[in-house]
Amino acid sequence: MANGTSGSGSGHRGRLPRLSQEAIVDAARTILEQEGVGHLSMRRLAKDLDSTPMALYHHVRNKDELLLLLLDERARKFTRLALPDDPHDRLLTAAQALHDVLATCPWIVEVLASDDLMAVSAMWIVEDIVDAAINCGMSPEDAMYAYRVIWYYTAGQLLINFTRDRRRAQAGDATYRERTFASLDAEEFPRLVALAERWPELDTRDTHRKGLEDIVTGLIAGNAPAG
Amino acid sequence: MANGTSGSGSGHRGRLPRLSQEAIVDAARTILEQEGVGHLSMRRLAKDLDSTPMALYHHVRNKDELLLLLLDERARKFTRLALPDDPHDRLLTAAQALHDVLATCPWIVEVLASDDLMAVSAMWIVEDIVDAAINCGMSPEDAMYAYRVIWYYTAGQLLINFTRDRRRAQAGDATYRERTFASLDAEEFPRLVALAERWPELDTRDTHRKGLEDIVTGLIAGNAPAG
DNA sequence: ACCTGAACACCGTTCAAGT
DNA sequence: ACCTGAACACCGTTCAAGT
Repeated sequence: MANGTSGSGSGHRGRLPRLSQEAIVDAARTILEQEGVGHLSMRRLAKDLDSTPMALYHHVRNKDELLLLLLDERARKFTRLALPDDPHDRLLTAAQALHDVLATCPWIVEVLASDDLMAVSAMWIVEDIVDAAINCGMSPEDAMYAYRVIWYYTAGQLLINFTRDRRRAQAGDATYRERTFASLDAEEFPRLVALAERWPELDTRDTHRKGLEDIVTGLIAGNAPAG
Repeated sequence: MANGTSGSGSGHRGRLPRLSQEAIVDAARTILEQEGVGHLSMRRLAKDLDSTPMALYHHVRNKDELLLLLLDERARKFTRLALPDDPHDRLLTAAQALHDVLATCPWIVEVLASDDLMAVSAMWIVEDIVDAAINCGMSPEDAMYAYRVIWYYTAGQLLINFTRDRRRAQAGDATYRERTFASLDAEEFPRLVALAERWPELDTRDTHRKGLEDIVTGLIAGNAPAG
């Protein structure tokens, strides 16, 4: 009764809301999955929803908030796993989860670039990593620092590999990297020229875990007193 | 005489070239240094040069090539340093050089995202890192992998810190990270809540070298047989 | 409250001309 | 060869109205 309806019986003053935050996020996810982040724009989204660009701004603050909502939705789908007891393995497994959640969304690069932490629903990953680091014998400050090292490595790996994939998908010609390698002088760059053919075949996604393993080993060696 | 001048004595057929690749790169660098990469556009560049957007395309292939030219110019200014003899220190110093060259240009983020290697004039950095890793006892393949781990860490650190700085410069209000931290539940996230105040004061730029040290230690432990 | 149309202030790039 | 003007196909966001 406090909400003063106007006698029409519909229960609200204005017109029936056609749009909702949920509908906008759904439409955005569809574009992301089918066409990539390059095709996601407020105007395109409005078109898909048979609406106007401005109508969207009644439901999301701006485009950044929309991307954050999408990341949040994704992170909510990952359930928090039980971590192993061994300190080293525990930190490694927690760090791997960070990568695994983000690796499912190539559009993450744009969000990575927009803030240095994650959506609220992914915060358990950060908590797990910091906790696992403390469990290794690190001080809280060193654990925070260990998280940052892991985060930078993961963000860099995602940035570079997703961007490469995107480039490859749209440009058929040789990448700049390939052109660069072809022009190298064997006298000046003996190591790189010797590795030139093998360079591309090393798939970085397979080696991500090995990198994490070595980083975790180094972090524990450098920051946890005993073992 | 082969160049068939047309009697006017000026030595070329068309009008005097007003623009040059060098002049374009110079103007771009000025915008980059004084206003940031967000203000660099082909149209803005044309305006600064009292020209038209299209005139630029006679001197650079596109905007990506322009950014690459800028990175190349920057890398050329760094002279290749003598590296220490100790294998661990050698790899660390070579890896530090990668960071130091890139850290001088905040606009690098856009270039990072556009390819997974560097401008030709920065290739000595990659050569040095791979060579230092082999010098630690790694196989060429493992050295290539070690370079990648170092590169991902460095790229991620630059991406996240430069982006944060940019955000802070333009938006006076609390960042998303600060808002996220403020909303955390102490029961669910004990580690993060305990670290909440100390989180921002840890300057990541100071800790980059320590991170490299630990990563190098881990890489050597995991990939070089003896010591 | 929710939505629209028009506008502001931009982008990178291409095409067809001009000298 | 070098440059221009106009156009194509877009952006995110704001303002002032409409129902």
